[in-house]
Amino acid sequence: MNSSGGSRSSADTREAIMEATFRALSKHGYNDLRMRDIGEEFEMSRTLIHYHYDGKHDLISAFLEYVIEQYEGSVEVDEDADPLTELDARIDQCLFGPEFDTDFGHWERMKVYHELFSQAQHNERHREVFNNHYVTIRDSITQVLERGIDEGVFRPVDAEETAQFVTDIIHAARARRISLGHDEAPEQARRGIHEYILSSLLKPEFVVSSQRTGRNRSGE
Amino acid sequence: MNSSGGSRSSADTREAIMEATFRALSKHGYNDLRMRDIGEEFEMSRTLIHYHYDGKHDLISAFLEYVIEQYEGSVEVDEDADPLTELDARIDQCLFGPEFDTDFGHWERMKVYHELFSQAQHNERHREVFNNHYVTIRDSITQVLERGIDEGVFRPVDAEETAQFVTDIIHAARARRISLGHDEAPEQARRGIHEYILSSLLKPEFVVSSQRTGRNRSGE
DNA sequence: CGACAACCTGACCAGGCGGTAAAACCACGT
DNA sequence: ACGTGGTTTTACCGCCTGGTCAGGTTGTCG
Repeated sequence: MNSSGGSRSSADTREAIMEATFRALSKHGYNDLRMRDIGEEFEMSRTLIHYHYDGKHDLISAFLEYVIEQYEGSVEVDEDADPLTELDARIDQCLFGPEFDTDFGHWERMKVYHELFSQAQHNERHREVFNNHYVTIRDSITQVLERGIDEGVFRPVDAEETAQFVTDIIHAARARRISLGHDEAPEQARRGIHEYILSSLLKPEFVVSSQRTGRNRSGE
Repeated sequence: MNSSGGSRSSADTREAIMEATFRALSKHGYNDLRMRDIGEEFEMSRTLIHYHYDGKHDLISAFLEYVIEQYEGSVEVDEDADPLTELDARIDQCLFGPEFDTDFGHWERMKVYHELFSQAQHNERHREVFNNHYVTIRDSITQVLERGIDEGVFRPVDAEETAQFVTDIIHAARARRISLGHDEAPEQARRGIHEYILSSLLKPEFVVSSQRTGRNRSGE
């Protein structure tokens, strides 16, 4: 058996193919990605790919899930911190990646991610996968916001809508950095979020009480 | 002669090719765009394209400029309005297109635009064109902001940085609508911009004294 | 050992791709 | 009428692509 042993197994090979696909995709881009390119990045024979995956389409679909799995697995945040700190950490992680100085591979991953993302409009299955991922990211921010609101640290905004707003900004900054080469985009986005959103959330003199005392509870 | 007359000329044909390219690109997407697809959308023979353009690459480059020219030509804003109104109008135009109810072709154009945009990372020339366009859009917003600041309507923020922030948000909303099919994204972005940015700009009591929004209390 | 299944390879292919060659068309000036 | 130069079409091609297939290698169990 090779379920956990070290011998060359199907699972190992499939993982190697995924990494080869990543390298090829990173080099050539989605449009110019040939099966042969993946084969060249792959230590074994090109046709072996066809043994493990049913054609190019199946391979790309599997790769998409592989990439997103990696992305979500890399998120590490101290959830015991106060809401503002956690929110800040999540935003930074989205903008700059999990490691802060050594990992330049982060942007290679992002490059591939965004390339697949922009192709999602042409593939219903891919769109669904990205939608789920998008929701995951947004919800993680929504939850921090809600916690902050509950604890009275943030003013009572619509958490989900605000989280969506922040998520959009993060995506835009990444896209601009990748497509246009604006290396400063993530840093700019960070400043904007702080100046316009976080500062607004924290406004202490805005705290409840004043305008809408009767609105909340009475309902109908 | 046909320099300004109505007879079929080279310029007419080239324009027809551009429109055929648009249709083909809209149908098949950039990845699956074959010269033959353009030929099918084109009223004349497929190979005629090769007479007017030096290969696929040249054609796409010309098409990119064609699309951006159209985009910039479609911007219509009353520059005599007060800064807030003009800013609002510009944002709406970016988010919803020049016409507000009849034009569903707007999103077809945007779809193609964003597809080319995401491909810009692989082509230096294209990246440059998009960069210029990006700057054009951002500057138009920067100028309104500066005017508003001069007139005392807006608080004195860094106009360019804020304009960049707004531009990013617009792009993100469009990308999300197109790639993920979120039809509500532009409307959400609009609300977010109003709630967090415009309202902040208008704050009359913008207290300059404590620009720090106070990260807890440790600060610097 | 021998057999069976899983894994891997090199040689090969049919189809479709972008692109070209040369002939036909057409509106002119002479 | 006829040639001329820009335009358009028809017929065609070489190349490269994703994919297949028969056969080899490895590992495992009766």
